[in-house]
Order: sequence, then C-alpha cells, then structure tokens
Amino acid sequence: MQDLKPTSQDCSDCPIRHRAVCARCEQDELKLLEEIKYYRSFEAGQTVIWQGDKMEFVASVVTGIASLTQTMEDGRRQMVGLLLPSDFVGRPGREHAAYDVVATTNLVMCCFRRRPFEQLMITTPHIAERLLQMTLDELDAAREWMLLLGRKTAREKIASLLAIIAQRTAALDQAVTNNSLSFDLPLTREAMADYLGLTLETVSRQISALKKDGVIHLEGKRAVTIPDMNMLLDEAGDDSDGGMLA
Amino acid sequence: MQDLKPTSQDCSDCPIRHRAVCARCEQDELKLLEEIKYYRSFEAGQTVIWQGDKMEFVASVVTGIASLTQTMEDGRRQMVGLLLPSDFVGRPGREHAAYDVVATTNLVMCCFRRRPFEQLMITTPHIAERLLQMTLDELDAAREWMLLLGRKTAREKIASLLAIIAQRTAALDQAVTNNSLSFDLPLTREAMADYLGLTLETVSRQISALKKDGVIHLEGKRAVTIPDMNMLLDEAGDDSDGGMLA
DNA sequence: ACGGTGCTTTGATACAGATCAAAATATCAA
DNA sequence: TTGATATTTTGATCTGTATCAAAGCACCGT
Repeated sequence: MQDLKPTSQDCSDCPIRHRAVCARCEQDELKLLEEIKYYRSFEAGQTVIWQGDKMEFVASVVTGIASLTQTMEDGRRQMVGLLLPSDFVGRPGREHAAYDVVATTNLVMCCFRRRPFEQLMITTPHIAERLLQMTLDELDAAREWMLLLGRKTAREKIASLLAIIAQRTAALDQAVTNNSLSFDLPLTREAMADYLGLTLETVSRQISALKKDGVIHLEGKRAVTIPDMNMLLDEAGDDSDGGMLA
Repeated sequence: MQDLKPTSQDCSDCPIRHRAVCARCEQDELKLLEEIKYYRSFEAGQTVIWQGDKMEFVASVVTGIASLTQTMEDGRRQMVGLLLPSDFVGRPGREHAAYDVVATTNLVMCCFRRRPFEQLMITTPHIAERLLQMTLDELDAAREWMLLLGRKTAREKIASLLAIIAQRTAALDQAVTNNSLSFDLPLTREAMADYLGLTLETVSRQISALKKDGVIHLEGKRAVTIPDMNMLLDEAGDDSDGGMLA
C-alpha cells in the first residue's frame, strides 16, 4: 500500500489511475480492463443514473464534474458527494444505485462493466486495496462535510466549499501565484445550495458578502479569483492547518 | 465476498467478526491475530483517543458505545460517527487519529496493534475485502446523515436518530413485539445534540413533543418504548422503505 | 436525610436563514 | 438584434432554532 505514488503516465487505463497511479498493474490486468471498459459522455444537467436504477457499471470521472444527490419525497434535496476527475463512483457488489448521479458540467466517464470488474477485484487484491484507500478518503471527506452541515454558518459553508474546489482544481490545472489563485466555479447557485444545506438565495447573498469584504473576486458570474487563500481558509473556520490532506 | 454470512460463533477472535462473521479465516491467521490483540475497558465519558494522537492500534467495539467527534477551535462540536458493538475504528495506514473517540457508555474494545495489523492486511487479502465492505457501509451511513444534517427539521432529526438506534440495538438484544419495541437510550441529550447538529435544549423540547404526540414513550429518562415503529419512521421523513439495509 | 453535582426540562427572547416576491442579468436560438 | 428562458441578485418578512436564564430532578457520597 505504501508503494502507490502519484505519477502521471503509466497505466493510463487503470480504473484507479488518477489520483495516485497504481504502480503494480501487470500487463494482463490491463488487458482485462481494456475488455470491460467503455467511455460515456454527458451534457451538463443530464442524469447519469437515477436512484434505484440497476447499476450496469462502475466508473471513474475523466473530465467534468458530477454529483451524488439524495432526494426526499417532498423534494428536499441534499448533495452527498461531489465527483471531480479521478473520483470513482459505484459500489462493487451493489445491484441498484443508492443515489442520483447528475452531471453538473459536461462530463466524460470511463465505465467498467460491473460484474467483470467485481471479478477482477477478487483476483487482483491490490485493486481492492486501492479502492479501500479511496473509500476511506471519501469517508473522511464525508465527515468533514458533516461538521460543515451540522455546525458551520452560511458564510463559513460558502468559504469552505470555495476552498475545497480551489484546492482540488488548483492541483489539476491552475496557475497558483503566491497565495492567489483563480478557477471556474463549476456549480450553479442551486447546486451549491444543495451541497451546503442552504437555499440558493442565501448562497447568493453570502457570495456577495464575501465579495464585498474582499475575500473573493468575481469576473462575470463564474470566474472566481481568490486573492489570499489564507484569508479564505480563516473564513471557512477549518481547524488551522488546512488539514485537507492529513 | 459473497460467502460472508452472519453466523455466530466461529472465528470469534477475528477483528471483523461481528456484523458478519468471516467464514474464511484460517487457523494460522487467527494465531497471528491472537498475538497482536488485547482488550481495553473505558468508563462512560472517558476519551479513548484524542484527535491528533498517535494511533497505536485499530480496534473493534465489543460492548458499549463510542462516538467519533470533531471539534472546531471555538468549541462547536459535531459527532461524525457512532460506534456500536461490532463497529471498527482506526484507519490502517494512518499515523494520527483524525477524530476524538469518546466512550459514551462503559465500553470494551478489542484492540490490535496497528503495524502488525497492517502487515496482516497485506498478506491476507480477504481482511482488506471485508474492511472495504465495512467502510462502504459507513460511507452510506455518513451520506444518510448528511441528508439529515442538511435538510431535516429538528423533529425529523430526533425521529431518525431514535429509529437508527432502535434498529441497530433491536437486532442485538431486544424483544420486538409486532411493531412495538423498547430499548435503553445510550446517549445524553448533549450527545444527541452533537450528533444531530442541534442544541441540547432543542433536543429536549422535540423529545417532549414526540412524547406528547404518542410517537414514543419514556419510562424514567432513558428507557424508550416505541409503540409503533412505522409511526416513528413517518416522522423521520425517510424515503418510504426503511432503506437502512439496502 | 442532606447537600452537591450533573442532567433535563421549561420559559422568554433574539436572530440566522428560509420564504415569498420581483427585478436584473446572462444565455441562447432564430 | 430580439425575444424567450434560465440564472442570479436584491428586498421584505416570517419562522425554526439558538441563546440566555432558571427551575426541576436524579444520582451519589457522607
């Protein structure tokens, strides 16, 4: 488990390739994956899977952003997962989807037929190991979110969300000058509200407030600049050391 | 992964024995576990591990209840996990605890020295597999909780918590007569508040309200009777089919 | 029985965020 | 360019839950 280090190229067909590349894939495993793999594209707003649908595949996000959402009978919605490139979706062993999966931007996913993938997991222990690590990461993220949902103020929630998106997308494709950085906000106000347990009006107001206070900058409606990341993290109320990666 | 069925006796020393007994443990694996295993007891209120402490062990709850809690600098607290008998705690591969672990009742844990346990996971794939299943279950529970924290009303939150405790403890030690069942509430009002993202006053008020409306019964302060489980589930706002186990 | 120390309940009031409503702005097709 | 539609902002008001405060109860050691 210790020898999995993020690199960039080898093993590009591995379902678990992105966040940390698997250094142990054997040629024949890759062949097996090749056989059960296919790509699918979705447009922003399209639903990838409905809660309760039969799961024919598990998948990994290649480009774009998807969200996992739970809905109550009366329509209240809560996002419970945000899938960025490299994130995995689908639970091996589960027949039916537990959540709606929605493309919040244009989206490309790399899908693996579920049954053969499950088989592969059994014969290839290190895939299961890797999946365990990823699941534990997700669990940590979920628990961080629970703190946010249960105890943070609206302003702190917004700041936290911006910080998370900034950190995750900055790693991928962004110029970071000293403490400042820019990125494109990939979520509508409504999607943010669903993520944060707020209404879209409150999201809008708090973003305006952060803007007025100079914590963030907006060009147009979607392009965000964060002049000072530390200022944002202060607003987020996270315990000091930007623990994201611990 | 399909051949793990809940039974009751064999393999009683296996760290993953409880919720579903591992049918594949070999004799020598048990010997290895025996060597790295020890029991620890805690009194209600004691802290098992502080966030940031060095993790010397991973463990499984034998009896009693523990909680995982996150705390913000200014003292706001959010419980992010409730550990009942059979639940596992500790992340293999992580040096330092990410959360406070607190005994909310008297507690007995079966601990395994961390390093040797990690080693064992590498040499014994099916332990990793089992751990993956348990982690995925926890992730599902966490996401259910995110819906609760983000979108449910105070009354729905209380009803949901009672339903969860009822369902998890009923399985272990309770007489269930038709739809009615009783159990001992193992959490203080404050602990419930930390779990639900509420204040203890609100918890108290809502419990009183549920009592007045006949949804629950209290004898003393801790013994709860639920006359009709379906009524409680209605109050919880969960989507119809008590999906807990899906 | 006594007084202490924690829990829990109940009451009065305040406020953050929800809700309802409408205007402003962006997006896009023709 | 011009509507037509979707998204975002802003305003006015309402409400569920927090906050502050105090009283009620249960448990425990002496």
